[in-house]
Amino acid sequence: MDSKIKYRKSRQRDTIQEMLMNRKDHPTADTLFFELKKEFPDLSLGNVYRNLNILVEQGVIQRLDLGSTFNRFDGNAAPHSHFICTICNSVSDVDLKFDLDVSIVSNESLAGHISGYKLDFFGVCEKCRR
Amino acid sequence: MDSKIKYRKSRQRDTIQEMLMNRKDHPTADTLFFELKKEFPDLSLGNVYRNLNILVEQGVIQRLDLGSTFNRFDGNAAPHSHFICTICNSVSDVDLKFDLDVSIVSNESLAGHISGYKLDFFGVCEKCRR
DNA sequence: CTACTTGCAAAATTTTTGCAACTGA
DNA sequence: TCAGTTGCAAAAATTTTGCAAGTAG
Repeated sequence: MDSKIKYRKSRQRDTIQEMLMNRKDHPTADTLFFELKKEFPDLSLGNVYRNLNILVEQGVIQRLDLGSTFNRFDGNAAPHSHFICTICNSVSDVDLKFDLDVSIVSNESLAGHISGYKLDFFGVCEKCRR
Repeated sequence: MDSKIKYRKSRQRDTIQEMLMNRKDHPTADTLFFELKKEFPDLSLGNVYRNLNILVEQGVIQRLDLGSTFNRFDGNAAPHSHFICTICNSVSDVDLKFDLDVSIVSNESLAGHISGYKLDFFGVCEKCRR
């Protein structure tokens, strides 16, 4: 976590990254832990967190904070929006037709200094609608 | 928290609500706790949480989840955007000139079923810019 | 070799809960 | 009186950390 650390390659961390990139749900640390446990029987949850934090720091994945009491992780580090189902809490990616125009903000003192935004959508997913 | 409970009036809860409505920073439970402690010397943090949850349930305040490890609370229950300073982590309200047009979402299967969105902005606040 | 990585267990942080005493309507 | 409220302490849930042994380069 110390930014001057030169990270080594680790099969565990590589697998976490790969797993995250290959699944499009946005799993929690715990979900990943149980999935990884199959391949690394004596894996510990603490190291899943440690590796996730390193991957976030390296900018290859991102941590999602979507209003739950726990974090989810996304193999796609590029900023993008999500759709959260208010019934089953599943999270899916959302593509925007256009980039948001930040000029919709009317606070003059802030408007010029906005460096980013986070836009997420809520509703009932297709599965829960049936 | 049981939705069939008929809440009584409580000076503690009223004060929390009032305090929240009168300040425009968006305090954490802990911050409120220390502030309230002046007026209620043997207040417990647990009850601050209990009362905040009741107020959220009643829809008079809202819980903010802005990416930190803790929640903040907002005396304004109406959905609105926030600006989070990436230096000092302060949170301020943001007014939008227009309501966001949800048709910017291109996922056809979701587009018609979006019931809400959450839009927050990031940058460096005026104080930290100096 | 030297630093990074891992497993394990303990700890830290934030929030919730059980219980008995108290209080408002 | 009765159901909601409070203080206190313990517990729950999620995430972080210390340490000693292991390992990549």
